[in-house]
Amino acid sequence: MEKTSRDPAMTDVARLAGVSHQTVSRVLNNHPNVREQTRLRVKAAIKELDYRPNRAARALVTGKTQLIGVVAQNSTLYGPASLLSAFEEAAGEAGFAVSVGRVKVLDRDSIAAAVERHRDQRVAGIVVIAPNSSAADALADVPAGVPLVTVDGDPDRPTPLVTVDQATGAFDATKHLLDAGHETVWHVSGPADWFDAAGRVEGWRAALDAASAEVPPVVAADWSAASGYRAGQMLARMPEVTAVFCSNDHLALGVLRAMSERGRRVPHDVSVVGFDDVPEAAYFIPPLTTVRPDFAAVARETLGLLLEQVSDGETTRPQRTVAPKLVKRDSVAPPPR
Amino acid sequence: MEKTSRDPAMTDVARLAGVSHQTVSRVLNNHPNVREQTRLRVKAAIKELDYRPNRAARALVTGKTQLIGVVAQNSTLYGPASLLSAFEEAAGEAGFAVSVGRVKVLDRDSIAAAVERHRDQRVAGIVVIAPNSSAADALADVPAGVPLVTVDGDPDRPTPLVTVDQATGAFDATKHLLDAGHETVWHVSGPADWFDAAGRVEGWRAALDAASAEVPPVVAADWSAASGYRAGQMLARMPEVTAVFCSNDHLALGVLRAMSERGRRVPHDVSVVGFDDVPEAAYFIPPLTTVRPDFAAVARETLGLLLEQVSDGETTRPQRTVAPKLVKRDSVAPPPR
DNA sequence: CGACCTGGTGTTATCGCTAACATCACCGGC
DNA sequence: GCCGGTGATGTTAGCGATAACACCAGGTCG
Repeated sequence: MEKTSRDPAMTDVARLAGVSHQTVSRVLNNHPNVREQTRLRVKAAIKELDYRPNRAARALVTGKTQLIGVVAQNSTLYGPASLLSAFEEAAGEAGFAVSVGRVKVLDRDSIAAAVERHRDQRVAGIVVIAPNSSAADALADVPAGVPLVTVDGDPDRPTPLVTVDQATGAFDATKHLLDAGHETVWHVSGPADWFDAAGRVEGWRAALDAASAEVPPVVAADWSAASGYRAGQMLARMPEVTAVFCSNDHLALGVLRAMSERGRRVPHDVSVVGFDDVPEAAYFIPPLTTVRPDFAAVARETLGLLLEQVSDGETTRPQRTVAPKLVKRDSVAPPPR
Repeated sequence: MEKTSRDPAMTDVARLAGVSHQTVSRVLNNHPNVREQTRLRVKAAIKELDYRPNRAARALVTGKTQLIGVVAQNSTLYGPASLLSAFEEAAGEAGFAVSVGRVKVLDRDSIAAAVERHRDQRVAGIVVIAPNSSAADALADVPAGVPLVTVDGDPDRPTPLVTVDQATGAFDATKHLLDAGHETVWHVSGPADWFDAAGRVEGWRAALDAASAEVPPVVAADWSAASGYRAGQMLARMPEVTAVFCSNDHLALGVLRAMSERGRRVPHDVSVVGFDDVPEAAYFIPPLTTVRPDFAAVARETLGLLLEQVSDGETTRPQRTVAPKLVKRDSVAPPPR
């Protein structure tokens, strides 16, 4: 009778292949000094036993894991969710597991706690999706020595960082509205402490300046359709408003509804542009012209930057940006005359 | 000179506290037979050194990890994304790390591969978000012995399963429309091979049957606003359609746009109900009446079921459902007369 | 009052791997 | 023809925890 068979270990493979366990280890780690014939015999034994190396044992002796920790907010905002999903996929393809530490709010304590949990697990590196300034502040507490990359974080901080090029996207969106003939473009902004929002404000303003257009006051909102609606109610009442650039698609949705309620037709009376290109943006009323960030590219850059740090300890070019793309649909037209 | 100081280990704590490493281990694991005074001394030493136990070492000797693997599709559909986020939070609170294995498509091979990757990591248990039948089939390949819970999976399979009670939610939504005075209710359904969609069809039909209302043909769509729009274009042309229950909010959004384009006003001419309660549903035109699932509850039940299996090997009540709730807004009114 | 339990602690073995060193056969060069 | 290098492999020693058992003091009980 067998005992309740435990998983095969390296020694089992070694016995079956007639070699020492060390040779098995060498085959597994692709060391050069193994005879081809031996290598094949070991591989056959591995297959026969369905052997899988014990990561805990390996981690114990090497002091390294194949785990990447991600700290993200517990939200279903489209941008962060897409980014996370793309990152998990990229990391998986590179042979890393991803452990996600969700955080309810992006304040200093929560982030610090999440980072600590990851350090407990001895992750190889940490990615923080830190889109606002409180999150960025929390990173000051992270001890050096842990490879760390920030996504959507503070561009003015020297830590390794990957972001979408918000300013360029916003510039293009605003310029597109100006090119259609609008005198100026109003802006409904995301929360002021989010870097994404700040970058978009900056790009919007740059486009207006470049065209010597008047710069109207920023209409502040959070990211929600609700706040977009409130902003829209105000803008709809002002006849001089003919073009609105919204910091994300959900805000744009709220603006569209407010315009519709007041009888101002989009795009005939008012043009609207969003940001993010959520999947349903093409089915808003009317289909929304918006700016699409390339989340997969952000994920790839992030992983690359992190692995560079893991292996080299240093990194060559610590900040990278990814250009977004304007997607033209039906919510932009020339102003009424 | 110190060497590049490695992390403190249990023996370092033991030395500082003047006990053996085994006593430190006992304190860490809350064994009863430790004198209070000793316990305090050890805790002080732990704190002083900022000691953190090495999970790899523990995993090696116990054969267990504190990791839960999740297999999920690489999509940003609101339901699955919310669920995943809620689960990560619940697991984190229970002291488990969550490793997410994203899969591009929910076919047999991809799911099997993701499950294998998790088994390589020696996860304590696996959660599969398996909302359609191809995913459910793939689970047949998973070797027994790995604690496994399915979410949104096949209700007819005897594996441990947690789902939202789709049928009840759909029943309530449909009944709400009938109670408003509509003769019957049309249904725009999600993909037929998704259990969520199937359950909603079932509940819709049950409500019609209970009211002896005529059962119109199901309008099949996928989950996208695009397909809802196409379905809506058809329905908008049929004057006898006065009430539509959509299998999710994005479908409803598409239907709203199609109705609007044809000049059929919601809710005056046509009433519409969705499912999911996405955050922006309250800002559709008009604000959408919909059904809200409790994702946090699903996450808690899932974790509970999984941990039950991990500790007992068996589980008492292998299937659990969570009741959703109807959220009334402005997209439902009595039919025009 | 000695046998026996029991609570508190230490000692030793072990988990499955990799690093470092040891070994051995074989090679070429002076 | 011996010496040192080199390629292929084996042996040994940990990594940092838990498990199992040993041990010892003190109290209980017949």
